[in-house]
Amino acid sequence: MSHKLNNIVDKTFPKEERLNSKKLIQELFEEGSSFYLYPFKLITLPNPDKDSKKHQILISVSKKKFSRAVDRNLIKRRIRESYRLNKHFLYSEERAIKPLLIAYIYIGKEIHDFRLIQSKLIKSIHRLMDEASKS
RNA sequence: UGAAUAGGCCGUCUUAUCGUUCCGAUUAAUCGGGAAGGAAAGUCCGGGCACCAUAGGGAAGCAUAGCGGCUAACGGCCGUCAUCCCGAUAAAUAUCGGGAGAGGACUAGUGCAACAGAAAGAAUGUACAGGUAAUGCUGUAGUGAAAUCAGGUAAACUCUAUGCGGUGAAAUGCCAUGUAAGCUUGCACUUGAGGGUUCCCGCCCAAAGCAAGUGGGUAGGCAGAUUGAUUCUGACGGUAACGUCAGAGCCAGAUAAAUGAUAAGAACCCGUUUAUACGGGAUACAGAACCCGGCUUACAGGCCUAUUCUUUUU
Repeated sequence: MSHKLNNIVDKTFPKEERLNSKKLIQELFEEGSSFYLYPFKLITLPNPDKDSKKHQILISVSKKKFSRAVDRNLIKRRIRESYRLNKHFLYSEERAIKPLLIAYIYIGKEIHDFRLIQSKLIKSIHRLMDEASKS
């Protein structure tokens, strides 16, 4: 059992854990609940697809705030890397939660370095856990 | 040695750990290999490719503009002539070197023109001379680049020649799914409402009836899509752009969108130092989205070539 869990908690980031369905994305933005945790805005929704066992995430950086594609790529890569290294908190055995759809929207006005993004992302994951276990 | 100008090139690398994507092997989880740019950018030109209700004639519009060549094509590139500018030599014109520009037509028409001048074409007159019935009627002087059968100007309208159908990979084809509408085909009807093309002519489509097929969404998948006007090397032809032949190579293919993150070191610049070394700093512009050929713009730092100037040594 623990071996299987280790598989999920791996530091991989395959396609199943990315949100790439137009329909689900639309549902998430229309019906999801959101909160702010600088430099992110998070929107979450329990995954309507009951077969799915994993959380799916989406990362977005506004084109208005960062007009150059290079900057947007850099921020998205840092967020994605932070999530990949820290997502194991979401899969903890003690506090299992239902699979979620999560959108990370970067609302910061400048490009923050990896350490800050990572620490904030860990905080956001803990908050997600709290909110999910309440309901 | 340093600086300026012009042209060309490069534009971080290595290792470790953890990841992403594509391909290929064996095995069902590993292993091996590939993975952003010179501009991928702006979307300004030119093509390929695809579709549309034929795209024909005329007008309009837009683009181009010596001559010759290259090319799939071009508004690009190469060569060359003339013009203008700069420098050198010789001396008033030529030779050499470098640079600049949308370089057809002002004996078709219209417009415009600083200063000077009476006057720059529907406006008037100075001096002297000539002439007349009379008059700037005529000549010369005077102004000016140009003055009464003029000349300049087309990055002024315009004219001439040539080219241009439109849309744009969210194109388009196939598969899967299968409530309406819609769409397609055939038949019927011959009324043609209305619609398409910037406009006109022309042409084309075409509502309401019947039959058959198809049919969005849920919900996406595959093709298009990466082997190509391809890259490298060599030979030959050509002043050159470029072409031909031969050999070798495969060099991103994502799709809410991969090509990364972290750490250590090297390389680069500055300061101290004989040196080792130590400390500090900088690491630009920027991210493929159907594919090519150009143009334009951005760019830290470094390298090479040519010319000019400067410094040191001989």
